[in-house]
Amino acid sequence: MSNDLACKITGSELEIMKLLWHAEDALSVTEIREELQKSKGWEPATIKTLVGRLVSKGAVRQEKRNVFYYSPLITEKEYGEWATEDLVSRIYNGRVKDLVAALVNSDGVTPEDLDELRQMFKVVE
Amino acid sequence: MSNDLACKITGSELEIMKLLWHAEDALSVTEIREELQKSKGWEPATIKTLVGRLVSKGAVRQEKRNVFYYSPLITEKEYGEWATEDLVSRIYNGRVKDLVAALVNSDGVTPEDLDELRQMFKVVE
DNA sequence: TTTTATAGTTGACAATTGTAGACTCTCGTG
DNA sequence: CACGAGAGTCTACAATTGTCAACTATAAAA
Repeated sequence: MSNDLACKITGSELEIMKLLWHAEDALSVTEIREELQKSKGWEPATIKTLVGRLVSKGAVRQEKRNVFYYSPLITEKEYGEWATEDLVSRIYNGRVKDLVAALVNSDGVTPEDLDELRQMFKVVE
Repeated sequence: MSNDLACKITGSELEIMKLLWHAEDALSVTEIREELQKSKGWEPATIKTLVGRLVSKGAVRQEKRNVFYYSPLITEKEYGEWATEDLVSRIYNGRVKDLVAALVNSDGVTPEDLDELRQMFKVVE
């Protein structure tokens, strides 16, 4: 509803993006494959399809060196913000406060998490 | 990755759920239709399909009165928490703090939102 | 009671997503 | 230079999702 620059990235594609986001430099398919074949049990073909789709939708740049190398065109931060705003608008009707409230009450949130959050907001006097 | 009780609700289905969540009582298809036909431009058939799918997946109860009436089996709160935890785990690798940090930096968040958040956390001394 | 509206059900169809095989091209190695 | 591994491209196919039409059953109205 809000954004279109940060195109939609699907669950499987996100795994590729995470890899690229955390890489120092662009990665070749070989490097991506080595990582995800083990951790996800994906066939090389699957990985190639996903990388291709990400290139098509403009989320990843394909750069010819010898073999192609891939690097993200949208940053993790951008995507995170987009996904978060999307959640806020879809589920919480745009009320940021409601999201945080849900977070605070959530089972998945530890007391340590809460402490960190208090820290974050304490600074501001 | 985390939950299976709060089954997945798709974008279109969510519109139905929101209606049910905010209704005083169970709603008939007529009532749902009257609302969404205008606001979403959906054909009655579409609405009936979506309601049916929600019943199938156990998100909504079908209760026979004269015609069937529908009410949510999972609460807005439950679903919101599930969706939020899902976001935290998928995008922020489980780090709640990172989600809130993204929120604070996000363009979509107004200074008023931030004030509210500070309020929320100020209480706790 | 006959009619009419529409709820409930079934089936449909296109787009997206998850997953992967097959074929071709090319770089590095023997 | 010939060959093999694997990159890049194309095609595929089932499941899910967004939309909806058509058929059947039934309640309310005439």
